[in-house]
Amino acid sequence: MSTEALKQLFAKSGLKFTNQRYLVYRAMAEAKDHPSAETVWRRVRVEAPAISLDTVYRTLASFEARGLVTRVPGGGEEGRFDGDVTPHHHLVCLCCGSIEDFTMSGAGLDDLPESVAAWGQPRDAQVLVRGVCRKCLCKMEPVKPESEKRRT
Amino acid sequence: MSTEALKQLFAKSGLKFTNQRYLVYRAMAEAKDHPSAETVWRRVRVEAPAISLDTVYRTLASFEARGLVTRVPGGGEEGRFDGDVTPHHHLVCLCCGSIEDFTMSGAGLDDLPESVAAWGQPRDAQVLVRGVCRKCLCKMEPVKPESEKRRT
DNA sequence: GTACGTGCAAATTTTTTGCAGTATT
DNA sequence: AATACTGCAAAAAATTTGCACGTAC
Repeated sequence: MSTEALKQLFAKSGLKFTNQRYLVYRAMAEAKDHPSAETVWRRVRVEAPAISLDTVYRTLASFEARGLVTRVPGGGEEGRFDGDVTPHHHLVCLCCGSIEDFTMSGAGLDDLPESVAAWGQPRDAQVLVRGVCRKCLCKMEPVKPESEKRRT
Repeated sequence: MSTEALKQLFAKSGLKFTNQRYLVYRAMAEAKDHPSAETVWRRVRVEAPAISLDTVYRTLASFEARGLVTRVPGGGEEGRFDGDVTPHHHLVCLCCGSIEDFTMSGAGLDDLPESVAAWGQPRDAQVLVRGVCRKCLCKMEPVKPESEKRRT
């Protein structure tokens, strides 16, 4: 997204264009790992060493309120954010905390049962899968005989 | 569940039977509102005023590790727990934080696409719907601001 | 120029931990 | 008796807030 287009987007959302917001937005758009606020902070600090963590928190919160980023549920302790606001689902590793995307049909906003309408007004729907990712499964393997171990 | 049966369950999970655990377990089994640790604490204190919040945290954590309770994702800040460990889905109100259950088919562990198997080993799968519950929608109705966002 | 945005530091909130005494098996 | 559990208080981690200055519009 060009700087100009981003300026437009911010203006449309009622946000002034600042370097901090620009950097946070770019970091989120490029990130594929659903970073925490602190992780975003570490990344943008490369280009703007003076940016404060508070600003990153505030920026992400205002982005979230305007639908420019999403908060990923199930990450546990730390808040994790997603720059991809198109509908998709998440795989959360209970071991290392990594979060990955996946897609499947039949579980979107339009596929919810009528009972949901009685509850209120849904804003988003997603499948959340918690488990252990392959990398962590491998790390736990060592209990197995080495004949089966295929490691570095 | 009888006290005896619960004793068995704890023993099977490698947990000693204590009054604190008994009370926390019962509170979770009876709760239908996915309480936070602090809420559970307030409830069990009625019967055991001396129980500490730390113990509730530790107890819920050990229950969770043994699959006796589940942590509900998407609640945001506070950790929320669910005494119902059978597969079901959740509706989370972004306004008041209330969490309700709902059921639907086609989004269980057995319905996941193959891509998930490549990721690792899923432990549970659920649909998470975030939105605004009816009670909060009502509260917001009267506050229909006449002023649209002022565009400069 | 005005209102919003930012950095700093301190405050809040939620959850975890060390330790010594207590209760369960 | 051995070991796990609990309460207390303090610590840690994550996020928010008040305030004065700076910057976009």
